Amino acid sequence: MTLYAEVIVPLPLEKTFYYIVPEGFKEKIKIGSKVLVSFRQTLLTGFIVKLHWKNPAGKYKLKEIKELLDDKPVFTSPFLTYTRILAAYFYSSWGSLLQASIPPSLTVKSRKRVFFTDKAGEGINMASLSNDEKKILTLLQKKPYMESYLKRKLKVGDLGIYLQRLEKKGLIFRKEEVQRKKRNKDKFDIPLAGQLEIDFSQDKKSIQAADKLTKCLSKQAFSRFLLYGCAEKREGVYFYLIKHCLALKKRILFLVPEIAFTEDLIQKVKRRFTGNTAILHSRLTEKKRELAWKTIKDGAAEVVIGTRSAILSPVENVGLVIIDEEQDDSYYQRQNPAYDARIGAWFKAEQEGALLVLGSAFPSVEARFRAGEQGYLINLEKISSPGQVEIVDEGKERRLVSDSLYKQIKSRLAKKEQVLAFSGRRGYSAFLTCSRCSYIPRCKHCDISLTYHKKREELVCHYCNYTIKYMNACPECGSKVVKKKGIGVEVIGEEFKKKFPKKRVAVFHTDEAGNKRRQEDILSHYKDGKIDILVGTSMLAHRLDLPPASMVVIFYPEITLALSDYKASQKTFLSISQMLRHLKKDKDSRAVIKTAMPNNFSIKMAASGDYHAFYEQEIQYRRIMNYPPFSCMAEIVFQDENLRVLAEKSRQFAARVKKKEDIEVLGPALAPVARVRGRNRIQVILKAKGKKEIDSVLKSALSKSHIKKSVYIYE
DNA sequence: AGCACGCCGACT
DNA sequence: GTCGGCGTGCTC
Repeated sequence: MTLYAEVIVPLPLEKTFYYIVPEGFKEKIKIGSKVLVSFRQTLLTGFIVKLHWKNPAGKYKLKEIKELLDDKPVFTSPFLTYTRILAAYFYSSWGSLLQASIPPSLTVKSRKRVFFTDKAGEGINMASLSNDEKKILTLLQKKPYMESYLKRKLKVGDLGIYLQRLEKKGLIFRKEEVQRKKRNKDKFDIPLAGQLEIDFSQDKKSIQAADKLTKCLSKQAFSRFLLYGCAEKREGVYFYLIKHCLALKKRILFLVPEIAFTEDLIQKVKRRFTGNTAILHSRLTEKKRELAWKTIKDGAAEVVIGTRSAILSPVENVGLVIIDEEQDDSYYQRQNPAYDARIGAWFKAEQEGALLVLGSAFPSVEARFRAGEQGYLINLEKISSPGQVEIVDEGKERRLVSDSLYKQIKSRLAKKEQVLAFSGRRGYSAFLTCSRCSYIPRCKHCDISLTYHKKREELVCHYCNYTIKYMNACPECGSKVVKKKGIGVEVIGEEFKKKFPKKRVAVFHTDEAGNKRRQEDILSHYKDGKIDILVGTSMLAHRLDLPPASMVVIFYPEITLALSDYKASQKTFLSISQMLRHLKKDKDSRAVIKTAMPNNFSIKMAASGDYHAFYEQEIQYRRIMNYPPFSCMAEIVFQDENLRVLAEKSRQFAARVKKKEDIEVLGPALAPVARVRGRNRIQVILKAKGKKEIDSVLKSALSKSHIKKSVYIYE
């Protein structure tokens, strides 16, 4: 009897495809197996999602599976279910999500093509060639083809012989572009001997929280909590839970937003627990990623620590899922396949009957609201205020560094103390403008003005990296007077160098490609006290391994408020709060915020460290405006080079989606950045009571619209 | 996605 | 008449 396999391929297709299982694989092939299949003209890695004894495809001429790639299936049934649900939730392709959940080195994609050589250009008219050979060459002149295609197209009987002859004459060559599966016999990391001693803080609220959570953990049934508190206290609770979870012989999945955070944490975990820890993040080398993945797959890893993609790792028997810094945007992967690791963690914990703990000192208002409503908020001790923060009004003090600020910094530096300065803007100035004709240099490919980078003497597009040399004169009117608008980190660095010429001022650049090492150098110099004033963007503030300074200066944090984004206030509050986190916790420490919006509530509340007041006001605004968490929003961004086609298709889409009354449709309208890398962008926003209502129209509307698009879900 | 096919306009 | 643009549809 023939066995049929239902296969999902790693392409943005919803469909599954059927193949015949060859006799030789019948025994070994299972649901979740990784196989090599011929799909169209290429070979690619597919995954078995179902097996059938009856031909499920009807009239199709089915192909055979080319190869079974592993002895044992790569995916378990529960994992297949989990990824299918997660993909569907974010309108991503299941196949792509599955592919993303195994190291690229373990997948195969191949094409064997016939190429035209340099010599063949002249050789094409050689008398010794037959008509068929000439036909082959003429075809190959345009571009390389695969053998099977040539065979079909030319209907030449003995194609193989002709190709061999041509190859001998040096007119063509065949190249197989395959990424073969690598055999890897490496041993796992030998775990460090750890101390099981937990120096868990004797804080009353932490102990209460830990007790409550441990009880839920022991029930081994799904429950979730939002742990609101400062990093140290959260960590205390996490480690307590990890210890108990290990005692239950259950695994732990610990998610963090940034790679920079992991190293410190890993060291702590390794010091405290004897178990095997696997680390996953996007900047691992191929080899290390494969090893970490195998450690997890084999069940050897007891604690899995990683960034968002760790949610796709094959951990089984999970008792505890932690998402630290729950509010962090980097948990949402916006590109193929799109998914939110926070939702993934929720599905995973639900499936595994695990305890889900979201932790934050500044929870997203969405999470905070839901936790309050559904009674799963755990409030650790009140978060200490950021310290003494002064807000300086730009309207009253126009100078970048006022006399008062100058004096304050000077006295700090005199005491051999370090100063941290932050700006929301990369580069030197936001843009240049001609003072005569008001011309603003813009990117050729994107709808955005170019940012001036003084050090590089260049104008750079922050969307596509398009770069032009800095010009002294206006290219439009030839005027020599060019104004620089907007204050970037470079200006601030320059100003400090001018004011404190004898001090060591460094600018932490995040945008200079390939300068990772220099960044780390700057950071370690700062740690060693070799830098007096360190200037950086919010990327620097994002790092947890930055030693606190006794003075923090924040310049114009309101730039994030200018974004046309319902989350603008939250982003501003969060970014200031994170910057202030680096202020030393003692009564002599001071922070200064220089802003043109001194009365803005997110700036004021961040300055006073009053999350609660911020939350109350922001949630009020969300309620009035019917934004998440009071509604679910789907943002669909259509992209195409051809603006007319794009406009037409997005109008059709909007019309299709408008049919239901419970869905509010905004747009189609030009996206905030209307062109990126030469591609125009039009967006449509759907607003509804919940995700269900969105799903009821969006799925079918998307499948009918054949144009490149991305979908983002906010709720 | 990626690629072939098919249907219309502008040229040797 | 043919070349080639892009819109459409399929991949087991």
